[in-house]
Amino acid sequence: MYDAIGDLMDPETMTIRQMCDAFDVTPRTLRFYESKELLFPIRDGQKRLFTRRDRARLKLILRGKRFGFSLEEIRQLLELYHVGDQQETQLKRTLEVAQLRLEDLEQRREELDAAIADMRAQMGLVREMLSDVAARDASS
Amino acid sequence: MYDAIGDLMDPETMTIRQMCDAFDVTPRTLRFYESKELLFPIRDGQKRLFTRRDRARLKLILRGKRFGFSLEEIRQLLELYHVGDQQETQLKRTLEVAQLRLEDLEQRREELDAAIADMRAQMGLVREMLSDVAARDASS
DNA sequence: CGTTTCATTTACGTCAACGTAAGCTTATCT
DNA sequence: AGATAAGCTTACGTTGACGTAAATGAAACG
Repeated sequence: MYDAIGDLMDPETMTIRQMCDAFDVTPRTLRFYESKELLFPIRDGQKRLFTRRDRARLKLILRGKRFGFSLEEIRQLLELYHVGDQQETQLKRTLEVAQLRLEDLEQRREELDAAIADMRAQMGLVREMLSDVAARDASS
Repeated sequence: MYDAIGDLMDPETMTIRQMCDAFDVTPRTLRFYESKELLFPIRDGQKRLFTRRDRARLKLILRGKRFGFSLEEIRQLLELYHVGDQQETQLKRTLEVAQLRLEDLEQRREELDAAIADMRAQMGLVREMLSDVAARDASS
């Protein structure tokens, strides 16, 4: 029996292949992330079933990778997103770590802005050279 | 003879050790970057002398690394900053590549903003939990 | 002049992040 | 039932980005 909503749209769980298609990664990568405790798929016999939580985490993992974080850094960062009913001291600690992470991200944004500005300036120079070349060609 | 300006402030060239101190990298790293054609120090006999150009490039290299670019990607990016007196078609090509790079950077900026927003939201949740815990403790 | 100091080359080692191949179950198709 | 597909485990291989050690040379110091 075919169930478009349950099977395709937003299934409770997804097989490893569905995950690979959805996130453009290989099975090896997902198993590797599980072995590193970044993902925690449940099991149906032998087979892995990835939950919404796994998908949310994978999204953050891939985002973190694009920013050049190591998997270990990402793992620690993911812990900040997994706050159960913890002790007050633990929650405060989490908040402190999150604050540091946030400052790190904001620092990166500044650098990124600088990089963008530099790139724009450089492109301006190249455009100047281009118009110079055009002027030279026109007068020859 | 000691010359503070020539030796320390902004010397024409710097030794490998001066570079290491200035940029917090190891000699191995600088030699490695040279072998990968990211830097082109001149030679005084055997010894490498790093020019202003090398320093500018190293700055860009380290920045690129913080954004998770591979050295090969960085090398290609650096080529955009080395525009000699080239042909018009070559300059246009450079500009096109730079444009793509720029769009990539701007895309990353958006993702980074999203990450920062997510982190802030998450911290808000943790703060809520903290105040809940405080309220519970106060009423017990 | 001997000895640290700084630098060089050559080469093997390492660690993260997967790739890839072999061999084995389990489910599905015909 | 036999074959095909999807998934699993185990384990060795690979690539990028350096680390680290050994042997050598030139320069500066006391």
